[in-house]
Amino acid sequence: MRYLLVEDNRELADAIVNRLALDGHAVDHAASLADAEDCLAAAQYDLILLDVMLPDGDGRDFLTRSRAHLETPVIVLTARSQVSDRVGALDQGADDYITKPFDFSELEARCRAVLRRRGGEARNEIALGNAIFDPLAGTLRHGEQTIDLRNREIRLLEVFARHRGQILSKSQLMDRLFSYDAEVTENAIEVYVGRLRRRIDGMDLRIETVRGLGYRMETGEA
Amino acid sequence: MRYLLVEDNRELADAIVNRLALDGHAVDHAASLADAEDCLAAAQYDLILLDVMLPDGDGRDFLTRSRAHLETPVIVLTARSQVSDRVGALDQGADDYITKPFDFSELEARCRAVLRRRGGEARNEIALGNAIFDPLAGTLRHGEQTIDLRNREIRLLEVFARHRGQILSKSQLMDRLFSYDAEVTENAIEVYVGRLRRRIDGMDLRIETVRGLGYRMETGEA
DNA sequence: ACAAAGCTGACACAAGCCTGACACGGCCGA
DNA sequence: TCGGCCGTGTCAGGCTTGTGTCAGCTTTGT
Repeated sequence: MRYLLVEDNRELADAIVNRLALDGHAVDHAASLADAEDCLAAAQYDLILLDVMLPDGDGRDFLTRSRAHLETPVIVLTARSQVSDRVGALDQGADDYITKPFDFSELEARCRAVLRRRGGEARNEIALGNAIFDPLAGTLRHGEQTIDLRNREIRLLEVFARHRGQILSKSQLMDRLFSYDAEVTENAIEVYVGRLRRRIDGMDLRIETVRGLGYRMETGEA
Repeated sequence: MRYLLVEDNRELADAIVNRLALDGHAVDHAASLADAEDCLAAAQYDLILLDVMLPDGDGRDFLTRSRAHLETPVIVLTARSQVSDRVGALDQGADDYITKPFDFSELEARCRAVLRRRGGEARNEIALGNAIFDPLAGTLRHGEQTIDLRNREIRLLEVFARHRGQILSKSQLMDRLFSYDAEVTENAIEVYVGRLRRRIDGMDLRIETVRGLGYRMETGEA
C-alpha cells in the first residue's frame, strides 16, 4: 500500500514513516499542503494521513477542496486539545480521525479498518498452521480451544504472522512492540518470544531462533 | 428496491450510492431538504436514508413534518452518537439510526432489517447469549425479567453486540458513545463497563478486560 | 573448549483497571 | 418556580496483573 503522510512535525513524521514502512507500506512524506499537492499530482495513493495544523494552511480546508476530485480515503490527525478540529472532520470528508498523541498500533489498526471499509468486507483472521489467529479479537484458536493472548503477545504474533518466514531482528521487533522513548532491553524480546512459544506449543507453528540475527516464524511441521 | 439518500456530503453520498447500487438497488441522491421534497413528490421510495445536518435545515424537522403523510421507513444518519440525536430521531419517527463513520456492511444490514421489519417480520432484536437485547427499546430480556437499560448502557452494549468477540479500545468506545466535542475521560468507559457488567450479571454473557488494549464481549459460558 | 548468544523461573513494580462516593445538571411533577 | 430524582461523569484510593529485569543456566558456533 502507498500512503501519503502530511505532517509538519518532523520527528513525529519520521516515526510514523518508519513504523508504517515496517509493515511493508511505501510512505511519502509531505511537510506542507503545497508538498502534498505535488505528491498527489505525481502518484496514486491508497490512503492519506492528514494533519490539520500545517504551516501553509488548515488541513481541513485542503480536505474540502480535494474531496471533489479525490477518492483516496483520508485519516485526519488532530491534537486532543483542538476540540474544534475534530468537529466536522468527518463531515468534511475524512474517513476517520485519530487524536494525538496516539499509539502507533492504533494508527495501524485504523488504517487497516479504513482500507477494509473502502475495499468492501474482509475477514481479518489469519491462518497460522492449523491454528487461526484473530488479531482483532486477540485470540488464537486451535481445534476446540481458544486462547486469549495478552497485549504484547498479540502484537508480537501479529508481526510474525504478517512476515512469515522472514527473519526479524530483535531491534525490529522492539520497534514494533515498544514506543520510541521506551527504554527496554532486548532481553524483553527474548522473554516474549519464550512466552509466545509456550502459547503456540502443540500447533504446527514455531518460532525459530536464527542465532545472531533474530527470529523467524514458520508454519507446518518441522 | 428504491432508496432516497438525503446527504449533503458529496463524497460520502457517492460512496453510499455506489455501494447500494451494487446490491441492485436504485438510489436517488438529494443534497438538501428541498431536493428531497422534489424527489419524494416525483417517486415512490421503499426506504429513506436521512442525514440530520443539511444545508437548508435539520433532517429531524423534516422527519417530523413528513411523517404525517409519509409511510416510507427512514434511517437517520447522525454524526457521532449524540444521545439527543438518537432519542430525538426515534421519537420523531425514524425506524433506525446509524452513526458515522459506519461500515457499509452495517448500513446494508440495517436497511435490510428495517425493510424486513416494515414487511411485518420480527423486530430488530439481538440475541446475546441467553438474553435478548433490543437496542431500540433499550431493553434486555433474560428469562422472566426484562431490564431497562440507560442510554449510555444501551449504546455501549450495542457497540459490543455489533462487534462481538472483538477487542474494542477505550478510545474506540468513546468515539461511539460521545460526541466530538465532549471532553470525557477514558475512565468514564471503565465506569460504564462496570455498570453494564452488573446489569448482565447472571446471563451467559460477559465483558472481558484485555489489559492495555480494551474490552471484549463474549457470549457463552467461560 | 570458550565466549557469545539465547533461554527462563522468579520477582518487584507501576500502569492499568475497578469501584464507591459524590457533585452536577436536566427534567418532571407539584 | 422550586425541589427531588435520575442519569452522568469525575475522582481518589485500592487492587490486580501484565510487564520487563535479573541472574543463572543452557545452547551454539567456531
